[in-house]
Amino acid sequence: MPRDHRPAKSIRVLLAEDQGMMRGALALLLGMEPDIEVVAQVGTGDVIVDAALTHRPDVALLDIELPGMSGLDAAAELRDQAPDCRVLILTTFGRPGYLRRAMEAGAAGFLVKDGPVEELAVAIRRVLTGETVVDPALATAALSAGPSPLTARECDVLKASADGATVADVAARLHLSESTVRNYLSAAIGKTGTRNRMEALREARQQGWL
Amino acid sequence: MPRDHRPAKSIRVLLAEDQGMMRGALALLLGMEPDIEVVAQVGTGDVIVDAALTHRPDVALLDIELPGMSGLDAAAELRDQAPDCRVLILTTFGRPGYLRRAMEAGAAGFLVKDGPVEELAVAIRRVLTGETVVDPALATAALSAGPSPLTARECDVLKASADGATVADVAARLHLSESTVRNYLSAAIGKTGTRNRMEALREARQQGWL
DNA sequence: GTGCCACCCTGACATTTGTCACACCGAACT
DNA sequence: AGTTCGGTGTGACAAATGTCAGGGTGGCAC
Repeated sequence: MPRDHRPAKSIRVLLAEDQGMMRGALALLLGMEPDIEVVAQVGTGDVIVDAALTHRPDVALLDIELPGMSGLDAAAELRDQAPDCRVLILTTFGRPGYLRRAMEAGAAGFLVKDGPVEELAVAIRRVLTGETVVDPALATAALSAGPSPLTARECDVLKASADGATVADVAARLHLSESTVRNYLSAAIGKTGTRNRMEALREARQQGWL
Repeated sequence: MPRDHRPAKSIRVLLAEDQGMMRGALALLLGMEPDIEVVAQVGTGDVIVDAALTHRPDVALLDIELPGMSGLDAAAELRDQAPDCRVLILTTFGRPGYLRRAMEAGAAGFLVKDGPVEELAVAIRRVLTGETVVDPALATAALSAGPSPLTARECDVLKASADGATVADVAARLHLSESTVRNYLSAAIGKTGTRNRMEALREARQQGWL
């Protein structure tokens, strides 16, 4: 283990990302910054809080789509259990609903993976000063899009209908009548302005409403 | 532009990857290897061949899911137009059908993004010696799975049905009768052992048959 | 040639899906 | 109290989806 000299005050970072190569690459790059130290790497969402409690990072860099637990849910838990740890969300797509939910979960920043890598270290330093770092264009998009029009039940039914589950399957899993399931799907289709459950599902995902 | 001394014979690499942060991180890491030089970076599939012809890389590192043109199709074109350039496929999921099609397209290697980053430089050096680098477990899976049972037309209809396109839409786009479209979908459903178009789509994608 | 087989294409029918009108319940306001 | 309103749940009907039986064509073995 290389123990070369490092600055007295280095920023402790927790990295949560499921794709191994991405995780490794980011850890290496961040580790090269003189003032940043990656103290923990995890590949699933359900160990984020544990890792944060044991390694006490200053910043948690969280992907959203993770096995086990969503990065957004993990952010909300971190706010309660490790309030000193600032959360920086790093996600593949800048869905308006994702940004909205990230802010509601107490995130200090929101980055998309499309941007240049240099943004990353800059953003980490800025959230530590108390700044909130968000792409301005994305912020306005999230505001103008408004909150999700879908009710909780409609979300449940949509999520359960993913991957081709039939109405009977969904009804059984959620303990509802088939008519009810069809009705919720119809409502979701109407609210998304689409023509069938598949389009509704795509649109809801696109907006980050699930 | 830093022009520090570099070894006389450095490996010239073309990097095709749509996610900006991943692309930048990989380029930086590869650039640190003493014998590797990233001579071109692209974010869409349709410029891969052009970039290869102008920059003459020794190895092309291609993602599969790319806007514009699939990395697999680009690999096939590279075999014709730049036969000296060895192709190394780098993809998110190790779908058996992807591996099969990569080999049929003349790829020299197949890596999944889950693995450690260190694999990458090693793989690049190995494909240059003429070796074919593939994860053995994945190779046996691809062999045991057999080739795709779907006919060309069935693939077309499945792909056109993605994202909730209705039968009428597909029929119009492919200049077919609605009955025909339904029949192809039914065949695909039967061959995939699923119950509706959505499950068939998911399964076919999972296997890399599209 | 003849048969065989795979693929492409189509129409008629049963099943599933989407729409609509309506009943129930709790919260908020008058 | 009554009233309104949004979310929830349900059954009857129309429209889309999935299944089946079958016709047409071209390649290939015999």
